[in-house]
Amino acid sequence: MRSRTYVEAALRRAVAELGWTWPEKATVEAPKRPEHGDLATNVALVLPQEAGGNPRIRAEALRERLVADYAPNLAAVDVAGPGFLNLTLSPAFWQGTITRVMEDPCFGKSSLGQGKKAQVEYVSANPTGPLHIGHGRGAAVGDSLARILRFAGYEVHTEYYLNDAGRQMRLLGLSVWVRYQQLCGRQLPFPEDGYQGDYIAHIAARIHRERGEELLSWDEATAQDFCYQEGMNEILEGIRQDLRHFRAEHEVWFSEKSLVEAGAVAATLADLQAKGFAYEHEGALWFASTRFGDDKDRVLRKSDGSLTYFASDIAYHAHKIGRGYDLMIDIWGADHHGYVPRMKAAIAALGKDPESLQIILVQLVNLLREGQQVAMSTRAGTFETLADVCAEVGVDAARFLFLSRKSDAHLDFDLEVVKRQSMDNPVYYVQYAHARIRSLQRKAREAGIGLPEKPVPELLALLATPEDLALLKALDGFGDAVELAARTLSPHHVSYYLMELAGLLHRYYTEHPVLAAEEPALRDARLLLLEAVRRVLARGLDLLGVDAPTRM
RNA sequence: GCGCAAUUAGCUCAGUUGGAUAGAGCGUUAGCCUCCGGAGCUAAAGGUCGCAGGUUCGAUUCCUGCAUUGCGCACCA
Repeated sequence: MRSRTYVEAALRRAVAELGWTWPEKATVEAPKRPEHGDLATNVALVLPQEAGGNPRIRAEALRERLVADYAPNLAAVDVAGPGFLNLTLSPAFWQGTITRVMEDPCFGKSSLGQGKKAQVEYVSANPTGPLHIGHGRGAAVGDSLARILRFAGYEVHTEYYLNDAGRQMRLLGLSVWVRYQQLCGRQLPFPEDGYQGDYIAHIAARIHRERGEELLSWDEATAQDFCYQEGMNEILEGIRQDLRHFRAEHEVWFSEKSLVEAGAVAATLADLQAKGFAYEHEGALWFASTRFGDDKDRVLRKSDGSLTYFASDIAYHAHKIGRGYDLMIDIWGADHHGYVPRMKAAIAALGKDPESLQIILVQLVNLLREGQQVAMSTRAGTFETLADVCAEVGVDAARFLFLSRKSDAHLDFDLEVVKRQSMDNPVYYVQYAHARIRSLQRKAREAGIGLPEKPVPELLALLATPEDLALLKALDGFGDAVELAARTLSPHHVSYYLMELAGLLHRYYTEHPVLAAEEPALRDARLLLLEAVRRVLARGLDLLGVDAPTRM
């Protein structure tokens, strides 16, 4: 059991024994200052007045209980300030962390999401062109979040919502079709709002290569539809490849078109109308989102009879609800934040708690090179696509950078800095810690030194320097870090945790020789400690989708 | 004009949802290579947490107002 859980259980028991009830506002947390002990609680401060006495007197009563009941694991219990209780755990408790890491293959896993189903929908970019760097950030956040939630006990599914119906898609078909005709020698103006990218021309050229001028003899609609299909398939294949390479693979690719063709959109609109949440006005069908806190009502079906994207988005989310998710997470570009209230309104109108939909807004990525902004034109060839950026800086560095900031904060992505292998770029710092341990273990093996069979207490008791205890406490905190990341849907907490653990490891490494330790027993104890650190580093990096290298 | 977010060290950013004397990295300065990987380590300097009020035992954190910046405000996607 990790320290926080252990101490909270002890406190709860003491509170109950004194005839009080545990207040919701009570917290148990690691204080900032080490002289305030390993864990501190405000429970005596937040107990209701009826408990009697003042906070300091209540704290004193709790202290006596704790000292009586938990003597061997508690080294000290102090009442401080207005009534804080500061608890210090004994070295033996911390040393036990190694046993917990070594014997539990899922060390740090939490039961936060036990029995709950969650879905993470991310990227979901329209297949009208290759993924760019901003999509990469969404991909890193979505994929890592899925890993973290899974580790926090949720049953998680990942999904890509494919907008393969509607205007953008027709425009893609048209763009390819016009390029194709130009290749055939027809003088045609390029549509004003068409897609300009080189990849459109490539697709047209491939069709021209494979089919010659055959399409010219087809009727316009068939040819354009063919161009659309070919174009989308090729672009989609590229997107799939980019995501696979980026280690962000979706389990389900959900087609908007399939939703429309199955009549799900019409059914959802009818449902909303039946509930009185949708109404006709000036020839259009409106959703009464103002009834759920939105600024204004929103159009579902335009007066020309066509559906808005919002209509199919609602139907899509109705479909998600139907699949029984307790938690639905959508990852959107921050420029869509104005869309959040209406989507939440839709969830409420569908009869589901709007809190079950969590929308993570991922801010824009500012791509730089040596501090200079890289032009984000739609032209290929500049370093703007996700694939190009990964080719230049590597997947690990890109992912770690994306995951070391809050999602909802602008991010400067300086290609030169991300390539630099220094503390500017902490991915190497963390990976180096892992590689260092591996290297040490290789050396040990070469010298015929193996890891001890079992982490027995007599061995672990040798780990008693401040550096030992700092590492042990950090290992103990892994579960808290993961739980925090899961609860706040913020993978960056895992990154920060790993940087801290790596820092402690590097310090330990320079401070305490392992293979050259004074005694074999001490050497063995340190080997155990480092292996425990290595496992946690590897697990943490895995939650970010970053490699834990054996050598660098 | 309305809405959403951001504002913390010279720079880039954390800050566990209200806790005690504010945290990292970079940069700067001063140190550490007979030693398991120096892609590393130690130490110092650096702060009115944008400003002003409020809520309470206690505020960087919550509320209100203001300022600056970014982004949204379609029968577009």
